[in-house]
Amino acid sequence: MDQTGFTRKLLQWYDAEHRDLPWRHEPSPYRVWVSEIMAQQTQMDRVVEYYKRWMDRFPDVRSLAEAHEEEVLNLWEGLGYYTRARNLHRAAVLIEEHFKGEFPPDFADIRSLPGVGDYTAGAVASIAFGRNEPAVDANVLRVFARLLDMDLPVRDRAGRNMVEDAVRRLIPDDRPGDFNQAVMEFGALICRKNPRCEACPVREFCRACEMGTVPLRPVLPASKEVIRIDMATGFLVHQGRVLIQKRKPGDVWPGLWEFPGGCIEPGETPEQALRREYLEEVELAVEPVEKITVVRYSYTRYRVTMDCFLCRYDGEPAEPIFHEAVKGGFVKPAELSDYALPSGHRKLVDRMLADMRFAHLFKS
DNA sequence: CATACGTGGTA
DNA sequence: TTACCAAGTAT
Repeated sequence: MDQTGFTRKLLQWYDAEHRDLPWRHEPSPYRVWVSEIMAQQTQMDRVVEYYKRWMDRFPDVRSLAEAHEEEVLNLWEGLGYYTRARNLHRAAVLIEEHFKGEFPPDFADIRSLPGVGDYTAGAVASIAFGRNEPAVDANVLRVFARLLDMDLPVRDRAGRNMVEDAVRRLIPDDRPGDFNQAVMEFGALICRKNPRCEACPVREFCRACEMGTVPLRPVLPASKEVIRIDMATGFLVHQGRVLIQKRKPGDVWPGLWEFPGGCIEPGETPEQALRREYLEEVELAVEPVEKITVVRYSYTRYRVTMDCFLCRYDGEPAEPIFHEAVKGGFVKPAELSDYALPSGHRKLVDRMLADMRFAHLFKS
């Protein structure tokens, strides 16, 4: 491949066409780092609003290091992969302690931070510090699978190595960060899953285009099985407050809050499952009095259908005893925005807020 | 090397 | 409606 020709044309395209993203304005190491963590497995357009809110609240390493994890998770709510937020917080504390609050400029030190892998370390080192390091993400793999017409699975080790080698040969010493971003931007805007080859600025370098194999590239792994789950959850209201609990470390959504509930076992009705789950999780006898809504949501490889009920105590009110949570308690419905909820439970709250049947519950 | 980890957009 | 998957990392 004509190295200088390709690199020059790609950078030319990037200079003219790149998106105006907030972290590209004052690209301090902290800002680049946060944007890269937020961007992991997340589309850039979705990152922007979270990024702005984050920078308003945590403008630098120190403010993040001094924050409580609860607030960090609350700002992250809805972005998913919450370990990223926890690691960002941990890393900020670590930078304060071990690097005197100064973001480390060397690849190895960046790579050592929790939540930073090969991709992110390369991205931050090249974009924020001008280091000549590759940053190989899904865009780069897809782009080079087509440029090189790779017939091996590009996500496997051998495929990654081939792409990384190609990037190392092409990345220019004077603009490594822009080159890495250019390949990714190109992958996001032009060389997408459904590529816009008619608008491609580097078509002359594309072996797949030449061979007519673009639709076959990249070679992807077999898709994984999707698992369907039926669940029930209950909104237990007592004296104007609702019961929530905080999920345990090691569970899905560790540290996030939810309403008690769980999977509907074979042969159970949603109502039966809900009574059982309340007994098992918080030792409370409850009665579902009204179906609120059915929420559908998905996480990782699960597709969940969740029947949601308004509940009251079945008999005398009692104190919950939490078996499946680190803690919990009754809170005012209006204060639910202060807690980070998984998307399914947040959808439930949002629908209740919009439903006149339950308006009286949200008056404070 | 395989799997878990979230979510919403898109075709 | 379903399947795919996006600026990946940790275990």
